[in-house]
Amino acid sequence: MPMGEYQPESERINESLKSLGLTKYEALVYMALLQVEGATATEIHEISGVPRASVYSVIDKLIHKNIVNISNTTPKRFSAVPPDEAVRSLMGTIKNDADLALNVLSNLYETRQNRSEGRQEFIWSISGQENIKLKLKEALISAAKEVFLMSKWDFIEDSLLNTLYELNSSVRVEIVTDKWEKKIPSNTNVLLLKEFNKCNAKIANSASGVYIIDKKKVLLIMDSESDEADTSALYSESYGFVNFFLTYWNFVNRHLKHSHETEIISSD
Amino acid sequence: MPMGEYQPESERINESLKSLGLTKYEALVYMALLQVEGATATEIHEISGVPRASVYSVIDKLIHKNIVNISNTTPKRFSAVPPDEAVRSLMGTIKNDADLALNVLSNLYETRQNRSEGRQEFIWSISGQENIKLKLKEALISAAKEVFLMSKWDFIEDSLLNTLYELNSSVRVEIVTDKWEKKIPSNTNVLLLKEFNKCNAKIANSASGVYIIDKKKVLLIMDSESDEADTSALYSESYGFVNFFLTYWNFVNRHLKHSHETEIISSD
DNA sequence: TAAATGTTGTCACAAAAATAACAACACACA
DNA sequence: TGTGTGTTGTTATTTTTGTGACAACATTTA
Repeated sequence: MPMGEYQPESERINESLKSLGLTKYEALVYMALLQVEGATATEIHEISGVPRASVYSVIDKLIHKNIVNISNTTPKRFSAVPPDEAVRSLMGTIKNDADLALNVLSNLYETRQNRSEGRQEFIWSISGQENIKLKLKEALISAAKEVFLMSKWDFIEDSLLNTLYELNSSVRVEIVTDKWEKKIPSNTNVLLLKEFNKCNAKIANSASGVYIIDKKKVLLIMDSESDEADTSALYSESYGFVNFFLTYWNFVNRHLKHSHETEIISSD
Repeated sequence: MPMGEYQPESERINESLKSLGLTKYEALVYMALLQVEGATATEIHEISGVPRASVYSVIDKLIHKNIVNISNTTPKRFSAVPPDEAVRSLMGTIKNDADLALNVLSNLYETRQNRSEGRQEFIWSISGQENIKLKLKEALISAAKEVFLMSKWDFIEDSLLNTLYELNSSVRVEIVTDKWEKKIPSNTNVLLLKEFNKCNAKIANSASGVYIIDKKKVLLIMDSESDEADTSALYSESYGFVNFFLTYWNFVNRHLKHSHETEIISSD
């Protein structure tokens, strides 16, 4: 096959099936069988490009995975179970493994050595939107006294608001953002800074922001310059790190409160 | 490593994590990190047995999979995302791939070449409990006139009864089984054969049975002698196959109806 | 019928890719 | 200076992919 043979589609589907536990050949054979019902080994070979001699062993594996059936004729003929059933079946065994793994892993996790003393001196890089949101939620819920946060409204509304409503009402919350369109949670001050957008206007759906919990924990979320999906965050309880952001917060706050561009609203 | 090193547990968990997309090393390192929070590369190496030099590249992969975070200290320290989140995250990406795959596969399946003419001459081996039950249900639902079935009550109650209740009432159903404890579906005759158990008493929870649909399709379910889980079935629309079982059915039926051991009940 | 031809299922093993393991080295830090 | 870290590159080992040979049959042809 000369030329570029540009088959991003084919590549993608192969990748997908790989993560369902199929090898390249298994994927190709299964796809061939979907196209031609009751194909022989030779036909499968012709359609899929998998070497004829390899078809048999590959089929064996697929039969064990319960996504291919076999006839008793000569030549043997093979048929694929419908894709929805196949995917469901494969996902099922994966789910099983996941549950099994989760059991064992949870045990390990519970009996782990706690070095939380030292932990607080480190600055942790967290990657992955989901991870970051989870860490953020965890940190917010742990708040005892006060939370300072600075972030765009879109992100607050999307990922934060529910958590904020659920905070213990004894926790004072100070928020700096660009707009506010919902009910303001109890014990909360909101500083509306309309030019917020100008500061990081580049990215439409920015998740970036700073979160300071009880003057002890800081989570700093940063957009990646290139890839929107690849957000990263820093989390720390270290004195220096927290202190820097506290100072930063105070500075910004003082300026904003005296600016004409700023509007202050609160839950009272 | 001499000696047996008998670690079935460790093997199992490794297999499980493998189907979640982790390699052996990735699994080992992640498990080590669960045990010791904020471990260094060397500590990970000591706990997991993974060569120290490999730890770094393995960690990189785990970070990309969003199940490990990293500190900015020297030496670098690493921490694991809690197992429930990690498994959820891994399952999530797999689910994504599954959906993507299902899309493409469904397309292939819909545009497949239909060779249903020839298909009916084959006898298909179907493996996997789920597959078999699905095929059975499909066949039953397709019934237009009559269904003959012979199977143990446990299996009927467990996997068949709902389908039977939902059959079109114009379909006549004849059942041979060992007992009947629920309402009898409409247009149905049940032949109770109390010594049914003696015939295949070996297996407690037997799924084996014969199903004849419209005198055209036969599904024969067989228990595997050794492994209960590894049931297999034959399905065919071929004349010879169907005929054999029709004859068999008639023979058995005639005998049973005149036997003192048999009790006949019906929905009328 | 017998020889020639073609197809199927199986096996053994070669080639390539992915993982795993090791060795070497530059660098930091005490 | 010496110990331990982080990085790189090279070498096994394992898994997957690919090839060729072959016996068992079936089909054609003479």
